[in-house]
Amino acid sequence: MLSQTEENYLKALFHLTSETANKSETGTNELAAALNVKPATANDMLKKLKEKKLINYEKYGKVSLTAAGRRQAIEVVRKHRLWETFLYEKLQFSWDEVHEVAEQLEHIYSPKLIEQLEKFLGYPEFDPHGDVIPNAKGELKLQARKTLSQVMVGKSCKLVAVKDNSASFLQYVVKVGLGLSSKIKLISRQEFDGTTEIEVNGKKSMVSQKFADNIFVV
Amino acid sequence: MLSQTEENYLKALFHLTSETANKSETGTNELAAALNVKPATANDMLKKLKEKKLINYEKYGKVSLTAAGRRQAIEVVRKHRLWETFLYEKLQFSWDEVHEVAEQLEHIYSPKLIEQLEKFLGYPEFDPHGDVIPNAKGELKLQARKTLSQVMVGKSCKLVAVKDNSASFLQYVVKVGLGLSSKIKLISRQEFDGTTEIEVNGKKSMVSQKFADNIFVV
DNA sequence: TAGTTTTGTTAGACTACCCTAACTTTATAT
DNA sequence: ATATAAAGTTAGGGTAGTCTAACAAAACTA
Ligand SMILES: [Mn+2]
Ligand SMILES: [Mn+2]
Ligand SMILES: [Mn+2]
Ligand SMILES: [Mn+2]
Repeated sequence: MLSQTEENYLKALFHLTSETANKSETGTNELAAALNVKPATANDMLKKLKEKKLINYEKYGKVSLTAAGRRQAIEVVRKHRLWETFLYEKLQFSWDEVHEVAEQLEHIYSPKLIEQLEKFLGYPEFDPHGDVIPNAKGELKLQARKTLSQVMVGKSCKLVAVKDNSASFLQYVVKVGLGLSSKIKLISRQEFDGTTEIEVNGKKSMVSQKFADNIFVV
Repeated sequence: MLSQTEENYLKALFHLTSETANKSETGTNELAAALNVKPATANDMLKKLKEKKLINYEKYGKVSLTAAGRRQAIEVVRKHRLWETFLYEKLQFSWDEVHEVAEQLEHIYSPKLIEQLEKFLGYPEFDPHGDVIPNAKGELKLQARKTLSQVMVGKSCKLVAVKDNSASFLQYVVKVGLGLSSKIKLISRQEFDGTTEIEVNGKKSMVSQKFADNIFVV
């Protein structure tokens, strides 16, 4: 069985090399940054994960998950998202509170627990942030979606998910009047820095490029 | 914040020095045995816990929890029993399956989670094994109860809790036809080894002294 | 193409938790 | 009261995961 730490590294690799990130491999420094450790530390773990055949990696080369590594990573993501859904749906947590606790709960080992939890929640498809919950087989349908920053001025779209899961970002999203399924109209965008004016429920707001990069819409 | 390991040591100390155990202090070897580690390992931790003022301990002396240590231990017990109740009541776990998973869940840190979980469960008083769930203040009402081995021949009693929480014991209990609230009649007891004949729902069974020591009744 | 910057690796050290083997202290039993 | 047994401690060592500092390779840039 994998340690919590190993699971966290695999999950980080999954997020850094997924469709969402638009690339299929990453590097030591990026991985280290994602996990808030130093590159030397990440390097040690890369050797270990390679030894366990969970990643593809050669000294000074790029890093990617093997099929086995991806399978393990997806299991962690599945547990994370099911727990977030539980906290949100059953325990009245707000969507900016669920992530932190799910970071702990995702490491609980018990196949029966996850199976029963999923059943208890009614086999949910999405977590509170709009992300797809992988099924028990590790299958994960990818969503056709783009970021708010990719939407053209004048067009309208619907918020389907958020990229960043931090409480500070999510609270900001709420403050702007947004939530899952919000309808957003693009009023204007500055060429210079990508600052965008949007309209939500008749209310206009200015949001940064960075903000728009973290909002997924269809 | 305490590590999982420290929490496990405090919880073990709590169980070894509680009313149920009929003593208020314990020793290095007993503690080590309870945690499946060697005495040398337990000794290291005793020094550490003393340093943190969570236990009363002097070299070669007996060990007991300080008020602060007891408070922490009870919090772990509270979480353990609430999670067991959740698994049993909401996720269709059987009473012999809950303990193992609760051993992991009891270490999740989130005051809001426990508060909401308790509310979600309807502020339960007892866990699936009949043990009292401490309240949020760390208060824990002690139960007037004795073991089946203390009941006199000819008397009847009601099963209110089990001492051992292992799957093997609990499955055995079920096999004998027992569960929480079962009415038990004491038919006979051998002087020699304490083997006892009991009657449950008209069905007679022979149980060992050890078995009877692990059944709490009123 | 030759710096220079970025990225990645290695060596050595630290903490937490665990072990074995040897030792010391305390308790028990003649 | 002494010998033996039981309980407890210490010394030294291992692994996992982290760090800093020094170094090596690759990528970029002028
Ligand atoms: Mn999350
Ligand atoms: Mn999420
Ligand atoms: Mn239990
Ligand atoms: Mn219990």
